[in-house]
Amino acid sequence: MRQSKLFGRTLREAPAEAQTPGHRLMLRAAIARPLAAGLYTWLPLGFRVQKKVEQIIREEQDRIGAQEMEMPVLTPAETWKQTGRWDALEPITFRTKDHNGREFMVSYTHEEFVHLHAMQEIQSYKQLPQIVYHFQSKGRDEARPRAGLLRVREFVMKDAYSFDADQAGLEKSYAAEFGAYERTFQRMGLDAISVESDTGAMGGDVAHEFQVLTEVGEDRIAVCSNCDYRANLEKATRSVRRDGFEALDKAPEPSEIRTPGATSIEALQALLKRPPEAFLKTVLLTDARGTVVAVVLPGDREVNEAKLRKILGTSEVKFANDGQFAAAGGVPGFVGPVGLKARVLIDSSLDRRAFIAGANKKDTHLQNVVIGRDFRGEEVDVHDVREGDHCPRCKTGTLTIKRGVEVGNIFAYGTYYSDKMRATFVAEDGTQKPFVGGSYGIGVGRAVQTIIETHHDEKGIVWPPQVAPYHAHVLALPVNDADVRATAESLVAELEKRGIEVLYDDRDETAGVKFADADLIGIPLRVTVSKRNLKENLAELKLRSATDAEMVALAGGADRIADIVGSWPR
RNA sequence: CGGGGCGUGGCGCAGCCCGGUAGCGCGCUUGGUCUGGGACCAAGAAGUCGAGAGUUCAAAUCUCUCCGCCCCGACCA
Repeated sequence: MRQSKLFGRTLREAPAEAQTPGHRLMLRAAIARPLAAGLYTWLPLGFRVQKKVEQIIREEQDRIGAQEMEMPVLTPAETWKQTGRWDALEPITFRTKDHNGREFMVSYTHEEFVHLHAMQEIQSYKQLPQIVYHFQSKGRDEARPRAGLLRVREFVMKDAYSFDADQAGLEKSYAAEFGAYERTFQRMGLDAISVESDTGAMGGDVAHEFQVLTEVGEDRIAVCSNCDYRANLEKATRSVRRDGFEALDKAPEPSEIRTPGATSIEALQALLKRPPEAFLKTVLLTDARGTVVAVVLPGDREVNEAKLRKILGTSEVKFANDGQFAAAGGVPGFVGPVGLKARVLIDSSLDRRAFIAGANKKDTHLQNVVIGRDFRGEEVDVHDVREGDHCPRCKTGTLTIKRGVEVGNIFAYGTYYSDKMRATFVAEDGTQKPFVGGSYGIGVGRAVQTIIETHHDEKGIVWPPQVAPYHAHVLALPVNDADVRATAESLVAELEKRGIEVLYDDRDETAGVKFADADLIGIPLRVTVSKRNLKENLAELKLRSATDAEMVALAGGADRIADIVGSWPR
């Protein structure tokens, strides 16, 4: 490819809106361009990367026996209504109607439709297991697209769907996808770790996210210093040292203490000279329907909203308003679980010992409040894990919180969809049984930008060879020297004959511009054919990832380049 | 959705407070000198100042409304 003809030019300065290093480089190197908030066009260079990433994903899916197919972007409303997701997804999806008024959704994902096809194509357990997948655009009307390709409103996702006859089969399919994901990300140069994740509104039990740890990520991941425990903060737990049991019997009955104006844990600490763990924090919240729930936590902990939403089975959690406070018998700033008229959730990390809690009475708290004796509630894990907490798995390590980009996820949902859609097959015993399924997604564009975020230096992108837009970048210096041009062009032709992908910088630019652009675009091998080197019949080879260059004889140049390119992982 | 910021040639920005008819750098075009790390000289082209309405003799500048984009948070299988 002649660079003088390349559609897409490099930018010396990045547009002001680009914030993350990957976003800036993606724009500067002419990988992609914005069309509107969260909508991007792949330019030719970026599109080549996208196709290579897709191909790696494809090969690893094929390796585990998954079959590629393709389902439409536009999907009919009726099927979504069968599973209740037409309404549930309303706030974050794009919708349209045809000329007859029939409703469609720009598909958010394709579980419903793959089930529809599975019930048509699979009648017998003998046809199971199956995994199918496709690469398809998804529409998500995100409230806040951000950081270039990391969060967008339309993107190509590889989504795979497994169908098994039973739970044991699902576990095998899940494990196969897990392995495929590990190989897939490794091959494209992403150091993705698997973390336990929340299954969210989808139901189901087991889910893993594949996270690439980087500061630009928007997810927060708890990572153990000692073992392999890694979990999204939406799900992470901790090991709690219980040391207050003996105090239980000795605690006297609760009694009131005057705490004028002490409406926060901090104020109480200051007033009573006690550590934050001495207090119970009680928060009044409501679910989407407005039902009030009281969450009781250690004084130094916060509610984890994701955990709470899952416990309540609701799509949103809000703070209770004044009327709801009054109805529950709570006084803002002095809320406590004793005598409260609301559903009470007790965080599972709380010790069985005497606490100080709000008295539901202005300027008053209760001391010697004991869980189980003075109030009751459901014991659940609803608190936020934080840096320094003890690992729930090995108990000895401590947790650190890191940021991550979720490049893929795998999710065993079981019969969640097949039950609702009556998607069944005939089992060995002759009865109709629902498919047991899982879904497995990878965001292609997000993966591409994450590769840039994690593979660059101050000069530009440093593509892993497997996904680089071209293998070699041939620079002619200067291009208007007839000998240089003829030599460079015959080298390019010879390389292309060997199947090497070459970007040929034939632009009439100075050396500085060409080198700077080569560094910016980040093609793994740079080949310089110059007037200077030509005198000695040499060409210069330099790996983008290396600091030193190598001089080779022009005569054997193509062989040497082919060796280098051939030595790269595929 | 809450909070904040920004919209001026393709990109980065100044001008706005204090109204007088738009400027700088990069890029682009033509000619020339150059050619191993973002060259130099000369001559050019290119802007409904996000949109609409209002105030005024006069609006990029003041007022109002709307739109778009970015950041933080919320939200996001």
